[in-house]
Amino acid sequence: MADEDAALVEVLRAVADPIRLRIVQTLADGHPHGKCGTHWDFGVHKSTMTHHFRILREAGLTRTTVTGRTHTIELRRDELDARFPGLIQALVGVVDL
Amino acid sequence: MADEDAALVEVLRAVADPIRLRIVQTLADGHPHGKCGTHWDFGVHKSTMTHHFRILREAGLTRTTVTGRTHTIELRRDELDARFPGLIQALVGVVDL
DNA sequence: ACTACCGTTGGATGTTCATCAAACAATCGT
DNA sequence: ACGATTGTTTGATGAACATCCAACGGTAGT
Repeated sequence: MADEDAALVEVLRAVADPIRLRIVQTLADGHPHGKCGTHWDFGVHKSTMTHHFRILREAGLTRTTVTGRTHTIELRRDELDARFPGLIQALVGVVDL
Repeated sequence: MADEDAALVEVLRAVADPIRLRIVQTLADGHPHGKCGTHWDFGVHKSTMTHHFRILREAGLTRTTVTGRTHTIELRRDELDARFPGLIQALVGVVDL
């Protein structure tokens, strides 16, 4: 359980940033999204976005697939829900329809 | 909703630390706890604990009441559950009975 | 009143982090 | 093959952070 906590801390640290939180919230729709600059317009430099994507990937939050010159990012929803039940849901906010 | 997100980021940053996460998890039992050094034995200095308690309080996670020379800390469970439904529950871990 | 206890404050330090800038790498269209 | 597009890498920089230490301020006990 201490292991789980360490992993949880890493996930929380990854998500404890305005930009990265928004990325996760957007990715929570279940669909894969591109890393294209037009798509994620936060007024920060390209390399900064690369940095954020790296943090998210290394924390186990996302999976990146490369096709040609476009990289596609995707939330590992299943693994996350299994490991940290309710976390993503709580991060996305109340979507209750 | 952007305001909510900023507050959420602050809460997440507060909780994205091994020591502070453990504090919140312990406090999640609903009972108030003292700040006494014997109670929270993480091998760090007194003032470091003061620092962590301050972060938690300023993020709106805890409430501190002073009685005499002992300070008592308590999780603001109601406010947190109202504002960020499911978050604390997700942080504490799977309690599923 | 003096001492022990509980906790905070302020300063100092080393580390981590978010950001930018410039250079590089790979791929697509023509 | 050439230029444009998409991302990454590396280095630099300033801010934030976790930690310790010493000193301080109340409070309780005797």
